[in-house]
Amino acid sequence: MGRSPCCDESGLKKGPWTPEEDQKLTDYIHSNGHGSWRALPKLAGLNRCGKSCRLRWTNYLRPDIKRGKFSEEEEQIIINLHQVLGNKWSAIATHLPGRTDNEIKNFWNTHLRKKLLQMGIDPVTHRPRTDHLNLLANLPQLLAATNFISNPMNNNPWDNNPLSLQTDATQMAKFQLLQNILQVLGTNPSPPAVPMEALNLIGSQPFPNNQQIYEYLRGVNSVNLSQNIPTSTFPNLDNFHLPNDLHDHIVQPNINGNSKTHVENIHDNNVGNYNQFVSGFQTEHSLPALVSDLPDFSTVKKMENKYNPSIDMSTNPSSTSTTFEAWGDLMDDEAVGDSYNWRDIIE
DNA sequence: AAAAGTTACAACCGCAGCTAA
DNA sequence: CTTAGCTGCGGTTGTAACTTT
Repeated sequence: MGRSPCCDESGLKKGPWTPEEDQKLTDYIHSNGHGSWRALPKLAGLNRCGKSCRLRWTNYLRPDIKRGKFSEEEEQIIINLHQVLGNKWSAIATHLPGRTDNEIKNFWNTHLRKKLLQMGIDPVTHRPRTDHLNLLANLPQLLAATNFISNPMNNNPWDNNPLSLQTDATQMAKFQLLQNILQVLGTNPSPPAVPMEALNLIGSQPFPNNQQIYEYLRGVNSVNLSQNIPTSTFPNLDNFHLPNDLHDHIVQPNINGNSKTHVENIHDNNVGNYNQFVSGFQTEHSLPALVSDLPDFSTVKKMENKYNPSIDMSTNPSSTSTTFEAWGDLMDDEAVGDSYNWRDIIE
């Protein structure tokens, strides 16, 4: 309580600071320290309120302020910290020596926020955006987003850091997208019209590569993937190569629910592309129902919540009712692909 | 060249929390 | 306990600089 009246006082100058004012303020603080900000203007010979002086000093004149463009590392740190801390600009600023909260806030609002939007990432939730109805029209953005986040250059620099959860979650999202499309194709008597381009695009993307996905694969066990996936629907499956590490590390669930065993020599079994992978997988394994949220996001959420209790676990932004609803809301029209317009292709 | 639109960022506003009288 | 003073913080605004038409 007790809001400062200083800025309401009349007769005090407002607006941009002149070099002379800057010099007065700097000289005074160098000689005396700032002491009481309220008393400072009079002592320093400035016709400003103390608040204005404090802001000018902390955001601009302070000698330890780093000026100039933010580095890529700084960008990534801000993104990672924002995911955990939200708009706690001062808290974020403590991790970026020489940067002020105001500077970081401005940088976020003018650069990073837009950048994430264009990548198909919600800058508030740091998840793939879910505010759009056209799933397939947004595949490029989703995949761009997941690849962006999966890129080691864009990962946070801290191992074992909660901030890396974003990467896992998004890779899960990517996998789930693919899986749900396959499921729709496989379980519907009349598969929906999925544009060839969409499947080509999926097939051209690197398969997600993450331990959490492997864990997910171990855990799925509800609806059997239909045996009659029309493989002719996948014109570009040859491009859908599994990465070597997936071959090497994937763990298949034991159909009896007992101990799990590593699949040895998947390469030798010719499960080298997604077509073969699915063929082998569908005989013994199952997929979750067409739904709703991304199963392992809840795990991620819990882990996030561990570090940020303010996150409301009761609301799940992903909980829409169908695959295409859930995944269809990925982006709005602000997000435009870098090199082509996917809508045009689809249409 | 000029007008219109956009971007970037410094600065302001007002609320919240802490402290001291 | 209440209240005023002060500071910190996040949201918002104003405007200079830049770009596009």
